[in-house]
Amino acid sequence: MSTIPDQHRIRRKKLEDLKAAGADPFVWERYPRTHRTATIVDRPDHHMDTVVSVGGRITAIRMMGRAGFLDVSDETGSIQVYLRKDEVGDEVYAAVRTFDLSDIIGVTGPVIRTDSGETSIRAKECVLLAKALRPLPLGKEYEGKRTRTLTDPDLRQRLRYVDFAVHPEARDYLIRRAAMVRAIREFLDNRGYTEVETPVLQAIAGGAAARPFTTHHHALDADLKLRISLELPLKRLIVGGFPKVYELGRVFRNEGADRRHNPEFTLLELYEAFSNLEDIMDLVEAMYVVACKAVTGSTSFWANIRDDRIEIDVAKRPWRRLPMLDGLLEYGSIGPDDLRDLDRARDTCRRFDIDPEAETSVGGMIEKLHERIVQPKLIEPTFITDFPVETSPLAKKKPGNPELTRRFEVYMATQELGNAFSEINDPIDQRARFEDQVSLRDRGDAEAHPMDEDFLTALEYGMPPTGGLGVGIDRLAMVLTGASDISDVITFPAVRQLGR
RNA sequence: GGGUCGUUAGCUCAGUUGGCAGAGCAGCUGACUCUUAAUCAGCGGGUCGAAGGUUCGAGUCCUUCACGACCCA
Repeated sequence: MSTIPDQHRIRRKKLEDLKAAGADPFVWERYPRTHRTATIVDRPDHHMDTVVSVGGRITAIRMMGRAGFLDVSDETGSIQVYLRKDEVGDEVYAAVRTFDLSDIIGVTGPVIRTDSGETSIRAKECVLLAKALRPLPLGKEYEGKRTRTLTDPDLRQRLRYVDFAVHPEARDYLIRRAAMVRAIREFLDNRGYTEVETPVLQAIAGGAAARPFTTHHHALDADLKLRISLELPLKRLIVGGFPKVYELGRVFRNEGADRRHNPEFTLLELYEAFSNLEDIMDLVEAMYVVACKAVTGSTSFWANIRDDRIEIDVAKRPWRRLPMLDGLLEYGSIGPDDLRDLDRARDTCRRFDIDPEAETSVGGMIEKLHERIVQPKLIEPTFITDFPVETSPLAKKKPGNPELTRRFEVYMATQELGNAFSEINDPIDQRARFEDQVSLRDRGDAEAHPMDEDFLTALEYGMPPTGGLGVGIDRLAMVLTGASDISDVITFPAVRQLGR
């Protein structure tokens, strides 16, 4: 045990002294703010001599014998406060001298310009609204930029509130994400879509290739899974007569976290009856323009591609449409002969440094080859079409070629940003696809789709031809904001628990 | 899963060949009525990620583990 009080203990002592002196900061319930700091600083002449009230954190202290300066930061920026002992009185001045960096204060007084020209508030009142017992790693402001703040990426995720508190730009990612989600909702609502909510806890987690989390329902004594997609409940609603539905919800996939993945993430899925794949393409092109405008204010965004920054305009329509096998030919010189059977496909995989043993079908290998060879080239918005049937158990087969499906994925800035099908509405075909998946599952593929009898029953009642789309909202927000890490656009990204 | 690197004060980081644990900022005390990376004088602050080993002696070398970053699968 340290015999010397650390910063935390000193601040706690200051708080105790304040409470003992009858000046407990935590009794404050409100401090009406008349202005935000940026409003004043951006138009100083307009506010000169106006009495204003602001509130925020102390981010710098420059106190002298009988006068001093504080920088107060709110959600818009910061402003300097000028404080004179002869104006606020001995008591207040002495109290302010005990204020620490990160304390939350309220200041009221006229706007002035100091001798050195800085717009400031000449404090008539300066009160402590909340004591910070721990100092924020504010670093130092130098030439308008903060230096030496919290930079450890692990700590930034574990102490996300500190990250937000000291990095306004970290807050900005979430603000722009919220604007994007709002724009997408508005876009779909205006098109006559109904937003719905479907169960998170499910007996069978389907609609995607992923391992689910399992949990237990005590009252029913039943093991349940957390959903991995929104697909099957939404298509049941199409059967039920909803013409256009969407859900924006959290899904859970039991896998690791890295720069592009978080085990729980927000998925948008939408389904439109009497529509096909091409209709969904049109919708995607229009929706992403709206999403981009919400994030960047224009129809283009800056993408970080390896070491380059490339401006991508999503309004240049129509986007490129490239069948998956054409892509392999164009970017990898892989022709039909290279994929004729399992053995040839395995050889081709090895040629591109892909382990073929991880895949059980030619179609699976085709997708892996696509991810390795073609995906890194897809910078401008592109629809990759004609996915292999083996990896697309919910998509209609392509007329005239039962090896391929009526499916596309959207790519831009080398990221996959959407997945769509003309949905299977033939219950016989759907049962056969599920059976193929179950046999893969029996051979050890933990991500293969499970049988869902209730869903098949629903299809047997008749589902209109339907186009459907799924979009990873976090990934889309990441690409449009130019974030380099998906955790930048996730409020509280998953972190490993410390200790045992 | 594999490889490389990292973990030292509240924060950002040094630490030589194995030989007294360091700096800047932050903090504490004092001075200072227009400062702004305030300044000046003084002071305190360490389970060097954890455990084990080698050694007269380990922040430094070895082993294992934890957590993370980057690259690869």
